[in-house]
Amino acid sequence: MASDHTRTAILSAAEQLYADRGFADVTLRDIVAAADVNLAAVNYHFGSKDELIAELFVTRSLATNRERLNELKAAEAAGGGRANIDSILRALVGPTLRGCLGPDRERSAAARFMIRASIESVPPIRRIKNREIDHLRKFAAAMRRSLPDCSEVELYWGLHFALAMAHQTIRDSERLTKLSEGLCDLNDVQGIIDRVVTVSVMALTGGEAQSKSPARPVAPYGRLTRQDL
Amino acid sequence: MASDHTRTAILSAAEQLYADRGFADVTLRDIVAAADVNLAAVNYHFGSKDELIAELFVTRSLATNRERLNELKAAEAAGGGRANIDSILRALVGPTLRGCLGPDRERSAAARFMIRASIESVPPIRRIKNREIDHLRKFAAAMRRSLPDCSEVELYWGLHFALAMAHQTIRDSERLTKLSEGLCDLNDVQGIIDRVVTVSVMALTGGEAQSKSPARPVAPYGRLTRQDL
DNA sequence: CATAGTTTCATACAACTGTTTGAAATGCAA
DNA sequence: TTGCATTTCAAACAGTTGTATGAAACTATG
Repeated sequence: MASDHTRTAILSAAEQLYADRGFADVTLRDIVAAADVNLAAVNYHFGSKDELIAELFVTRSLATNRERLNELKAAEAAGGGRANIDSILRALVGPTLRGCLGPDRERSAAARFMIRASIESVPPIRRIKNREIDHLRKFAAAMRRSLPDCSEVELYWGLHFALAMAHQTIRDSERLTKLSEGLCDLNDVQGIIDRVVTVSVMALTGGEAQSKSPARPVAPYGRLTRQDL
Repeated sequence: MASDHTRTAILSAAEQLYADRGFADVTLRDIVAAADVNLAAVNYHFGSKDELIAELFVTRSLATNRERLNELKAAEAAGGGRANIDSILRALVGPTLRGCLGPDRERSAAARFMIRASIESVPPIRRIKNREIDHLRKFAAAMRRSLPDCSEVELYWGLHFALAMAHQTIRDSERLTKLSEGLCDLNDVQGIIDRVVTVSVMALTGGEAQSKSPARPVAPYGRLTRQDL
């Protein structure tokens, strides 16, 4: 095996290109040109283009999920087994947002690739993606423990909206910048995370609990959310 | 010109296919097969594949914007020139949500096509899409009139989050259904609109004003939103 | 009917796609 | 060094893509 220089060069070139231009208009020839390797190397090392994409996705997917779960566990440990809803949501959206936005965008290809993958539904990824449901279920369970009086339906909608705001902010950051003429600062990642989490918490608790700062947890339970809607 | 049966057959077949399968893996041959016309008809009637896509997008874009603006104007007229924030947001997200979700999903290809177009950034569409900014600015202006004490930044973030929740709900309705095991009812379009609007209003007003029903407007102004975040 | 203009059609084209091939180069153990 | 396995390479492959062509079919006007 020697050094898998070629392998890793292909992987990182592919990730970069897919992240920047999407799956549709990136060819194997683009990838090998960027990686400065021979065209046949892709099939030699990965078997096929689809397997290359799958490997890329699986690797990053596991890493993101691990990062999220680490934050979740840390939060639950700090809360004596029951994390507050604020920190749960922060663990959910933080890793991806930090990876994609902010001034240190150079190493963000990984996160941007994952966003692409979550949008453009290319066959090799579609087959793998069902596992994400199980991953999200862990967060749903943590949220349930954190907000025992919150109805199941509200819980899932809150989770859904949190991800929606986080992902769309990454995906369409350009539009928001243009629309607000630069007013909305997309380099302030922490501010964005705070914003997404705050709104999500309001969605979950019906606006009664407001978490203004990450340091100030909302009351972990007792918030009735049967707000009729 | 006779009857542009062929033209319209191509347009609607293309829209349907693009909406269902995305731009990446739909070929002209797929389209003409679905439309039951000759392959050369596309280039004869539209000039090129890109021009076909562009025409599709422009047509639908204008229609959606018109629908939104009609609702907005109706709301402003009803409010004596200043609509409440609730109905503004409803005009913004309602048309697309109603078009994409719900039980009458058969004629939803138009709206689903627009969602695709807003995600998969294919060249002919990218060139046109800048106009949408101007369209959204009208909603930003209406929101500003409705919430004069709301800071500009909060306003844009609120607008952004509203669109984020609406679009992601359409885009990833399948995941939400699976995750919630059917608990979240995606056929209840009105309920979804209420939900998105309510959360957006909370995001804009800091959770003080809660709009539970479309009939009950929130106070049009006087809500300070400098909530530090 | 005849004719001019429009529209359809089968077919071909050139460009590009992912993949394969077999030989050349390389690395490493004996 | 020799010998063997791994890795790289240029070239070619078969399939698909969007587009172009020129003849045929159609439509409507005179």
